[in-house]
Amino acid sequence: MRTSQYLIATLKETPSDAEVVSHQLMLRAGMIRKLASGLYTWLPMGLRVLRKVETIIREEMDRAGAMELLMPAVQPAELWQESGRWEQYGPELLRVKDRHNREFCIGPTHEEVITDLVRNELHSYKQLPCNLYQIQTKFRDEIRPRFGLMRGREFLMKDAYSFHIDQDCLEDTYQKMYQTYCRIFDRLGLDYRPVLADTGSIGGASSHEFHVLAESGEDAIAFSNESDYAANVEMAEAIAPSAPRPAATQPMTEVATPDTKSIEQVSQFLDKPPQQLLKTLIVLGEADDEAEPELVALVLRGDHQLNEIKAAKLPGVASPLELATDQQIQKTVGCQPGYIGPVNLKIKTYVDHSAANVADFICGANKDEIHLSGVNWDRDCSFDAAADLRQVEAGDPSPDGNGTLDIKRGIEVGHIFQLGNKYSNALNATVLDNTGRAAVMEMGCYGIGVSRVAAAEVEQNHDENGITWPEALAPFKVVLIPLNMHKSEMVSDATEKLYSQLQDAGIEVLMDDRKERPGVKFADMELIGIPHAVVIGDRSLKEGNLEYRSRKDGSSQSIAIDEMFAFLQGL
RNA sequence: CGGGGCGUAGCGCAGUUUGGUAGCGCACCACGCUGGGGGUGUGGUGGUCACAGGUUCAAAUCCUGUCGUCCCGACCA
Repeated sequence: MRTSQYLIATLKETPSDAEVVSHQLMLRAGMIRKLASGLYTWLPMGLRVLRKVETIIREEMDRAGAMELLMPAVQPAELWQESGRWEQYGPELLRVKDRHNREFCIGPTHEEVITDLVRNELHSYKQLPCNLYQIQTKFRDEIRPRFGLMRGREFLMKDAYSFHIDQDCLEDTYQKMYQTYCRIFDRLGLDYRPVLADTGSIGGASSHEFHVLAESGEDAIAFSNESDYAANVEMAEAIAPSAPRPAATQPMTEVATPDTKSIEQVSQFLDKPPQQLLKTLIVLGEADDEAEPELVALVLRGDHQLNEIKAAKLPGVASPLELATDQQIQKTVGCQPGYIGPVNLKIKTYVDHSAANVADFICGANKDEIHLSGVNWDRDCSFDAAADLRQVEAGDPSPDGNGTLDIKRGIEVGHIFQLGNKYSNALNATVLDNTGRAAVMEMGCYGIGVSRVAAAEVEQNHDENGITWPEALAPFKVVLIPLNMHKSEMVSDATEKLYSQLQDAGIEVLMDDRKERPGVKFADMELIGIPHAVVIGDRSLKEGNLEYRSRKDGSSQSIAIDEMFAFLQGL
């Protein structure tokens, strides 16, 4: 490709609405352009990268025995009504009507479509397991698209669905997909971790997320420093303290605490560490149809944070978790939030393991402007159950018993689930088993955010001059940078010769034949991130050399004209 | 949806407080010089100042409403 005939859409300045590096650099390198919030055009230079990500994924999925197919992006409402998600999914599902006033949605995922296909096409357990995938554009009307490609509304996704006669078979494929994902992310050159994940709204038994480690990640991941344990903090279990609770040493007394509601304020006002305080949060219980929902109290140590996912799973607690309003609290507890405590609290009370282990604690008195100090469990108050309610923190013991936890940020680029029979049941997807009876198939599903991978890749591979693509993803492998080409015949001859040699050898080469000054060419090609550059100028040519430059480490070396082609081929 | 910011040329911004008929840098076009790190000179092109309504002799500027967009929290590959 010659740059004079290619769209080099580089930007000198960073557009003001781009926050994260990947967004800024992909915009500046002329790889993407925004059309509307969460919608991006892939320019030619960017598309080359996206296609390479696709190719790696496709090769590994095929190698694992999965079969590629392509399903429609637009899906009929009936299927979603059949699975029950037409109601469940909410505003994230973009719904449209056709000219006959029939309802459709733009697919955010394809469980319904694939299950419908498979129930019609597969009839016998002998046809299982069956693993089908596609690489396709999805649409999710995100509440808040952000960070460029990282959370777009329209995005490219590889989604695979596997079908099985039983759980054992599902587990085999799940393991295989786990390994396939590791191969894919290895080949993509990413620093990633598979982590235990919450199965979320999709439902099902087991689940792993694949996270690319990056400061800009939207998720927090907990790692053991000694074993390979890793889990999304939403999931990571906080181990109950093993030491017995210390004995009570203080009498319970009321303390006036005017206008001190937060843990921080109380801690300062009474000069006690937050670990000595307990905070009580009031949330809604499971609603019985029309009836006013009961309230439930959650008690945590002052220095701990509530984990909403864990709390929502407790019996009797509304899911998703919802905090009670000030009015509800006033009515049931009799005070403002900030002065609530477990003493004489008449509602169901869950206490975090750590909070249950504190003696002589301070908590709200359920009266405005008053706290209690020297409070002790059993003697002064009680709770219904101790549970794991809190977010794990760096330094906590690892749930697998090995080492302590460290917390880092990650970008979720892949997710594998054991779905079980949620969809196959709803859509009645059965095959005959070896006894001739209809059996509902077990399902697995496996996603990779293809466009998000491209962005994550930039997050991990950049420097002050631009993107530093790994070889496997770079839009071109080599760029030729002739200097003063339009005046020096020597330069243009050498450039054209090397260019056609490389092209004939099938090496992806870009030749920067623009009539630009050297600085402009160097800057643009570094921004775009082509791994290998050959600088061709009179100066080195006269000595019989060309200059090779590596994008990654910035090093350069002189190589004899005749040897350059072989050198590049050998890279 | 709640909280905050921003909409002026392709990009980055000034001008808005105190109304007077739109400007700077980069980019772009033409020509010249220059030619190994975003060079330079001369001359140009490009704006419904987000939109609608109002106040006024006069509105980018004041008032009202609407829309878009970005950031912080509830969704997920």
